[in-house]
Amino acid sequence: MLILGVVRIFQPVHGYDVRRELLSWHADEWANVAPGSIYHALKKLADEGLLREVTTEQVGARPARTTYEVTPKGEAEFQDLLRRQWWEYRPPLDPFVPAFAFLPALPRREGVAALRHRAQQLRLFADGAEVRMDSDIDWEHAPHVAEMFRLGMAHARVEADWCEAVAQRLEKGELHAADDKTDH
Amino acid sequence: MLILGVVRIFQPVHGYDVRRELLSWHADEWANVAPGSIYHALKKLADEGLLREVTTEQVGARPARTTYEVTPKGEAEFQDLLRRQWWEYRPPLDPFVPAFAFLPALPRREGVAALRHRAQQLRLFADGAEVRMDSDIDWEHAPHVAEMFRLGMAHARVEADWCEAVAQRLEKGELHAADDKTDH
DNA sequence: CGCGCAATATTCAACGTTGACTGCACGCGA
DNA sequence: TCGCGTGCAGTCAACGTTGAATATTGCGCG
Repeated sequence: MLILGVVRIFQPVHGYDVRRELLSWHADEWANVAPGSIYHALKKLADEGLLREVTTEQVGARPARTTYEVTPKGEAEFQDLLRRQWWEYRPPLDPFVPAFAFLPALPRREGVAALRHRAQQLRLFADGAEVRMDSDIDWEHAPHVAEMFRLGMAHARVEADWCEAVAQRLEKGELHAADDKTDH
Repeated sequence: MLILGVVRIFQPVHGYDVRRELLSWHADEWANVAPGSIYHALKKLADEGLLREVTTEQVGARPARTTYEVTPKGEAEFQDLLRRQWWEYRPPLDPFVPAFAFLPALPRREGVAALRHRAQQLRLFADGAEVRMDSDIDWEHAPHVAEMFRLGMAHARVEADWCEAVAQRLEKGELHAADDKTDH
C-alpha cells in the first residue's frame, strides 16, 4: 500500500502531509490519491494495527490533525506488500481498451480520425513528460522517479504507433465499421 | 459504459447473458466484469432510464431473470460515452508504478533480480498472447479484437525492455538502494 | 487596515468493485 | 434411481474511490 510506504518514510505524519508529499511526487498522475482515499487508508491501516496514532493536536479552531507512525507489524506488512507488487505481474487495465472493443459501432472516417487524434495526444503526452524531465531539476535526489516517467513515455510512444497502424488498417477496410454495407 | 454497449448489441438480454458474452470476449483481462459489477451497472442504468426492463421470467424455482433493452435515451448516452472515450486521452494507472516508487526501500540485488524477473514475465505474457492470437480462429469475425491483443503485447514488450534497462542502471549503482552506505 | 484568496485539514455521502455465497436444474455414471 | 458435478442466475456485505463541502488561518496587496 502506497500510503503505508509514505507514512513509513516521513513518520510521524498526518493526513495532509501525506497528501502534500504525494502531490509533490506527481502521484496524482499514477495512483489514487484523492483526499478521501488517503484518510480512508489511514484509518483502515490504524484499525488493522499497522499504523499507530501518535498525537491529535489542534491548532486554533482548525480541524484536529492526527499524526500516525508505523508499528512493527506495519513495517512487516509493508515489506510483504512491496515484495508482492515487485515479484507478481498483473496486466494493468486501460480504460481505452473497452472503448476500442466497440470500434465497429463507429463510422469508418470517425474511427480513423479519432485514432490519429489519439496518436497525437499520446505523442504530446510523451513529449511533455520528456520536457518536464529535462527541466525539473531534483532528479539526482530521486533518479528512479525519472525512470517512472521514461516508462510512461515509452508506453505512450508504442501506443501512438499502434494507433497509427490501426488507423491505416481501418482506412483500408481491413477492419469493419458502422457504415459498412452488410454484404455478408 | 461497457455494459451498456453489450446490452445494445445483444438486446434483449439478461445479466447472466451479458456476463457470458463478456467472458467469451476475455473481457475479464481488460475490464471490470465481476458479476456484482454487471448487475449493479444494469440496475443503475435502468434507474437512469438508459435501459428498460423487458420481462422478468422464471424457469422453475430458479432466480427470476430480468431481461433488458436499450431505450432511445440509452442509445444517445452510449454514443456520447463512446465518443468521449475515443477522443479523450487519460493515462491509465499501472499498479506497478507506485510499487516502483519504493525502489530505494529494496536491497540492490533484490531490486535487480525482481526487475529481471518481471521482464521475463512480461515477455512470457506477450508470447502467450501471440500464440493465442495464432491459434484462436475467429479473428476474421472480429479482427479488431486481435488488435487489442497486439496493443497489450506491444506494451508488455516495451516494459520488458525498460525493466532490463533499469536493472542495469541499478546494478551499476546509478540508482540507489536500501543497502547503500549513506556517504551523503 | 481590511479584503479576498490560497493554504490547511478533514469529513461525508454517493458511487463503484469484488467475489464468495445461495439454490435450483439437468445430465451422467454407478 | 441415487448422488454429484456443472451450468444457470443473481444477491450481498465489505471494501475502495471520489470530489465537493466545510471551516479556519495567514498572507499579500491596494
